[in-house]
Amino acid sequence: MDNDCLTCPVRDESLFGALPEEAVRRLNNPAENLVIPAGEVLYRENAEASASYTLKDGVIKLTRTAMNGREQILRLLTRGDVMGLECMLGQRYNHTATTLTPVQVCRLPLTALKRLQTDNPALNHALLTRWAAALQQVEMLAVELGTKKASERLATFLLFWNERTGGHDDMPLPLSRTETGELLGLTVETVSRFFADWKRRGHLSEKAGVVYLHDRSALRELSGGDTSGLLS
Amino acid sequence: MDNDCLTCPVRDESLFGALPEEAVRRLNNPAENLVIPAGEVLYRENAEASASYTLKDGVIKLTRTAMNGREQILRLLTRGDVMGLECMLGQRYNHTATTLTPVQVCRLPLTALKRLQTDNPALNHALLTRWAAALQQVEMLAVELGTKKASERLATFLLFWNERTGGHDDMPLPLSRTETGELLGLTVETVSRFFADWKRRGHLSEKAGVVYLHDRSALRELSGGDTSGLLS
DNA sequence: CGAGGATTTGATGTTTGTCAATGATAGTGG
DNA sequence: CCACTATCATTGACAAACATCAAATCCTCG
Repeated sequence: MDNDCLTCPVRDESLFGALPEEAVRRLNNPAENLVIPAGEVLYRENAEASASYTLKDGVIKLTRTAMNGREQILRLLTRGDVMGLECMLGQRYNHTATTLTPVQVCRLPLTALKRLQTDNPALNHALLTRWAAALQQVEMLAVELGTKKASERLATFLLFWNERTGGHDDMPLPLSRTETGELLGLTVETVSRFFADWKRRGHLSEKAGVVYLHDRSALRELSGGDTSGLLS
Repeated sequence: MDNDCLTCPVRDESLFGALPEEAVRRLNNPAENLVIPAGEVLYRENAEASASYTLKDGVIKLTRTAMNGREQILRLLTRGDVMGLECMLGQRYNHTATTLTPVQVCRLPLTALKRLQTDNPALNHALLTRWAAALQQVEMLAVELGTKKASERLATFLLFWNERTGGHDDMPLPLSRTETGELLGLTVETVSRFFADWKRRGHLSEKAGVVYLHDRSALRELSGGDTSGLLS
């Protein structure tokens, strides 16, 4: 298994991007490379947190289960994202991490992470940045959930995900209708109805898990008027 | 103005709680003590972030405005909480901070904070902890917003706020109906209706901004189950 | 090809938002 | 101290949005 941190394709985007080459060399490749099929649980909410993970390829959802049994997707992770950092605080995992596609991840044990941190204070800033980014994302989700209606949330999400995946007209959407609902606080049926409606209107089409955006401006309208670029 | 960090009543709960006395002494009291009436804006979303603040007394709301103009309260801060830490990352303020009661806050300029951080690596862990706690809180909010209905959210919030303010039968609730709605993703009317209903049923009563919980178990039922872990 | 799961669609009910009016409360100035 | 005013809270009638329940259809994969 190739787990050479120096040649890692996501090194720049990863936590180690902040470290000098020499420091990375001294890591002695503590990370373990994992390849995992879609639909697997990487770790589970409330389980003992003994490692963090860096996503090298694929998509992962972080979810939490409410007391009424309903699930909420809190974040979607893509290449370069880090998860499970809460292990550093001696916490249990705060979410369940589930693969939505086949995935390649690096498992970095807590012990290695701690050693790295003490040896290399520069890492602290990178960690803060990660935490801040996660907070930022969840805050955006909360604003969506608290202030917008179904169609606006869905349209916003499609545009968001489109940007996130490179901004091409066609984008892979590895979420089922149910999961999209679990992210946006909606039922399967509601999600399905808007998809169907927008397909009929020609705003988008879909084939084998790939969504084609034909009319971004229509979606931008539906998303609740982010006219910022045009007006101000 | 008394701004002696050593004798600060919230020192243990503050960022400096982690620092040894000697280090606090060397701080040379860089913080500025402020007393502010209710309804004032401490800092505004997107403004240049030049300082963080520690709340010594009172209640503050952190809000963000959606593109459609609606406001979302993202966090409620009480004694010991820190806000504006995003200044450390060179970001603009991520929220608008508004006082809900008269408050006492300590303003810690970014320059002092940075110096403190380099001089005292122990602070880094405290910072991470703060960020993690904020993330935890917003995630709980997102789960509430995404998975529960109006009455459940409101009941959960009342129990949460009760614990947060000491768990006594009577608690000050410095939020208007509108603001409660802005926190829970509801309209004024919906909030008001449930309050009225629960008063009629004898679950609670209210007088001059103080809520008396008469039947916690009824609220716990209404909240849709568990309330543990709401405090972080 | 067939089975099982996911998606779509329709019919219906509940929840919540919207609009409008009224009642309560607190601060202000005479 | 008392009206006066502005703001907040309550209530009702109604409409819109969304959930729920129940089929039917589509897809995927063995």
